[in-house]
Amino acid sequence: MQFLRPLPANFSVPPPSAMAAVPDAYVQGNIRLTLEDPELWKTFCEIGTEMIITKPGRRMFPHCKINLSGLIPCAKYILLVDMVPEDGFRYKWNKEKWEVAGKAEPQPPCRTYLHPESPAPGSHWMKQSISFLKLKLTNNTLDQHGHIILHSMHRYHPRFHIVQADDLFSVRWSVFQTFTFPETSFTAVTAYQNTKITKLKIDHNPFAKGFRDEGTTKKRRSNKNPICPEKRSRTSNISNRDSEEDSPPDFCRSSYEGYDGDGGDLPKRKGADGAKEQRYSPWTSDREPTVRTESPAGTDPRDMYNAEQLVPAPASYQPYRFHEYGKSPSPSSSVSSSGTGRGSFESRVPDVATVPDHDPSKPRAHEVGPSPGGPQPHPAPQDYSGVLNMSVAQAGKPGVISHHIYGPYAAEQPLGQWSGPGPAQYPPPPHHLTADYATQAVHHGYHHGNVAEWSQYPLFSYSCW
DNA sequence: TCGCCTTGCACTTTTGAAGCGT
DNA sequence: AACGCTTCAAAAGTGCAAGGCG
Repeated sequence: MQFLRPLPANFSVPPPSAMAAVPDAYVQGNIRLTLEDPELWKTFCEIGTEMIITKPGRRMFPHCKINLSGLIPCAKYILLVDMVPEDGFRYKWNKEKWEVAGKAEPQPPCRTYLHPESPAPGSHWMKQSISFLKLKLTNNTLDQHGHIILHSMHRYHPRFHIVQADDLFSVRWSVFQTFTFPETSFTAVTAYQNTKITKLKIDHNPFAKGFRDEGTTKKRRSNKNPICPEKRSRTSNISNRDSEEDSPPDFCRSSYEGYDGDGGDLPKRKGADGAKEQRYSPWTSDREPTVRTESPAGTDPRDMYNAEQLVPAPASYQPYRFHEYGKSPSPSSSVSSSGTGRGSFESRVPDVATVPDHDPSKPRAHEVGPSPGGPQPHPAPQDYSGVLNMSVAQAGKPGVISHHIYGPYAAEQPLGQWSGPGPAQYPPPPHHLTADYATQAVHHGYHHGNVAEWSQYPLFSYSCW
């Protein structure tokens, strides 16, 4: 994996060596995370990955499987995955392509999937690939099983968090790094829209073998319950869609047409990243035009470095969180001058299981936002009830800088947007993340409430095991 | 009417208990 | 009794199709 989400041009990802050089025992700048089966992911991505979400929960396919290296063998780590909205829009499948169908709905309760083997020594994580096979997605906002809740017809991408911590409770004080892979972005749906995706799923998912052409299922089905012409209308539509899709190799590109009216921003960006566009789906290519970078190691393009992850919420995001937290006791009422908002949400760390999504509209504003120049439309306030902001920043180290950018909730946001005025619904915080953010990070532990304080909140209450 | 969602179906793979032999 | 292998049934995971709902 090579991609670091929205990495501002003025920020460069320090090479592993540089990170490792940071004189801090907690720094783990050498961690490398690689996505397994990237080709399969890319195949899906190029078409426009769709993931079914159901009330009882549906697994992902392809499922997230990664390889880790660079961990301290004897140190324990916790692996987490959450889903981040790609943008602040809702989509619809229209005439063989995805189009913006309005603003995104308020985010459902954010949840994080904790890898069942967590915590485990670095040696354990590195000796074999790590699968998140059992991670399930649901559209049931009242889900009681800990599945990750998503909205249908919205786009998301998984984020992998690696936290060095001996146990779940120490996560809060740990450094954690976040990784994302552009090719893993997907559109959550309750039924497949793009038949190409359906075919791919059937061809690659063993559980769907029964639907493969060479199988007998179809015949059986047709014999058992022949579909009358009228009833086949839907099927026909699907088929038509498929046939139509086949023609444009630049499917992804065409799928952006929906944006033209809103903010023809995409085309511009595309122009700037033509090469990427060709390789990735519209979603991916447009979303991460410039951030996609080769692994510093330069050996495997799939490798992504991640940056020392400090997990601060984006400046614009903090106020919102702050507001949310204000409703409940906040252990960390004392806040540093530069970390008012941050301190507030850090107090919620105990909700580590529930991870707030980054502010959808901010990060990608320049990418697909209808109003590139001004505040991006925002979905209604979201339930960012939890955060993974338990990392400790490394003052003065390269990672600290990227830290702004890679914060779990700022991941998608270009630095430039951070300093801009926040969306109306998310007024700018008293203090935007600034150069002294590192200081905030350093104060991270300082602001944490004690365990007793935050333990009032369920730890990983929503995680899947 | 349309788009999206839910549900039941038939199918497959996975999982774990039971049975058997060594 | 312990261990390993095989078998089988239940559970879980798929996409399809029909119908419901707003």
